[in-house]
Amino acid sequence: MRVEEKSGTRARILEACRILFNERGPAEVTTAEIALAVGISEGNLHYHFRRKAQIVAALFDAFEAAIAEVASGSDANTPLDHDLTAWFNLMWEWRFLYAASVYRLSPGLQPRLKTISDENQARIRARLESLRRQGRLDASSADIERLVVNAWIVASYWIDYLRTRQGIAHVEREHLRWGLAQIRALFAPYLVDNAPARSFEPATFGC
Amino acid sequence: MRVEEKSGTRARILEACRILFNERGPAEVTTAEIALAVGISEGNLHYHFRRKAQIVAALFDAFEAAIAEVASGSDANTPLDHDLTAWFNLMWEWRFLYAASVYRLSPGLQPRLKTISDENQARIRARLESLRRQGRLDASSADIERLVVNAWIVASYWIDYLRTRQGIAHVEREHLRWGLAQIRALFAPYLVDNAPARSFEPATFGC
DNA sequence: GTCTATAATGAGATAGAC
DNA sequence: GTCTATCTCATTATAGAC
Repeated sequence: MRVEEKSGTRARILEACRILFNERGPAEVTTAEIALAVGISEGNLHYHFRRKAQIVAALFDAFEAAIAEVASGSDANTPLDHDLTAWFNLMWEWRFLYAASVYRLSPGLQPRLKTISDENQARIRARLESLRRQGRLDASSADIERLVVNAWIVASYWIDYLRTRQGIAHVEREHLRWGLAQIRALFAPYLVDNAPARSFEPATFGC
Repeated sequence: MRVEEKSGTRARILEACRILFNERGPAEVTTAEIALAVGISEGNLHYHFRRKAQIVAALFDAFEAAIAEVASGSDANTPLDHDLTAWFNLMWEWRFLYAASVYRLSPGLQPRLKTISDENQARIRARLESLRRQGRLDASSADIERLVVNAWIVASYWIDYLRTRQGIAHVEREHLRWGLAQIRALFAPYLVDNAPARSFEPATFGC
């Protein structure tokens, strides 16, 4: 196992970018700013990543890996809310990847985002169909289809909504609670459980 | 009544920009491109609008005026679906104003967008509360609150969703039908009516 | 691997002639 | 009002020394 980089500069660049991009989006962050944040020169930055789009691509790789990990940690027995919380925490860390502007900068990533979206929607759909068969969800397949898509839309865009429509300049981690509540509200009317609070209870935000 | 401009160039610029911006967003459209589309020189474009942000601001004025017009054409007796359709048609014509990037270019417009959002959400909320009092809607005030926000989010972002998550490169006017159906699905479970199709029926998309 | 210095882009903005 | 030509500026990209 060879040590390929002594300094770990590459990793530091990526982590700095993840944070900066989450704050303002890749298009709004200049390479000069990135270099400054990492504490290296622009020339050195260019040595590690020839183009800004390459940084975004590398971050997207990490995003996909993180998704695979969360997905592997959940099955049909995992409580719905535990799942939801895990996904929301993940999304939070990579929220910059949910903005359309990213995919104008790096069009090649768009099919991969679509794949992620397709696979996870399928996962949720299967989960809901299963609940339906258990009699815990009162919804037709058509209802479920619309529901999954609406949940996906709200989950993808609630941060932008808070920023532009509620005037919250800096959406913070605490707002996750708000976002989760919006998602829960989508499912609530279909839940048969007379104790819906049961399936959707104590959300803890780790890390 | 003085004739202030013979040629109507200003109006042509605005209309060309509305269309171009709807396709790709103001940040992606260069001034050179605008001038070309209108069939004038960049210098002349600059004579009419010194900065691109001024074009966006002028378009926002027109947007506000259009909203006021639609709002004035609806009251508590207007069928819900007629209202929804009118709003969707309006949104479609000004859809570029629903992207966050616009408000990075022209931050001054953001409070005005918030006002629009606040006022119209209040309108919808009042409408739903009224339905509830009539016994036609089975939802608590808290439900209504969540519902209105979710509807607003879906209405604001469904186009971007279709583009980036469904891979539909060119979202067309026909997709309005799809968007409307998603919104209806949000309200459906709360409607008491045994004929919910009634309140939400024939949607015609006028030009 | 890292730096300094410089080139190459591309966009918006502007001056001045017609 | 409209054009052509030019300027400024921010940003990305690159070369070459250490």
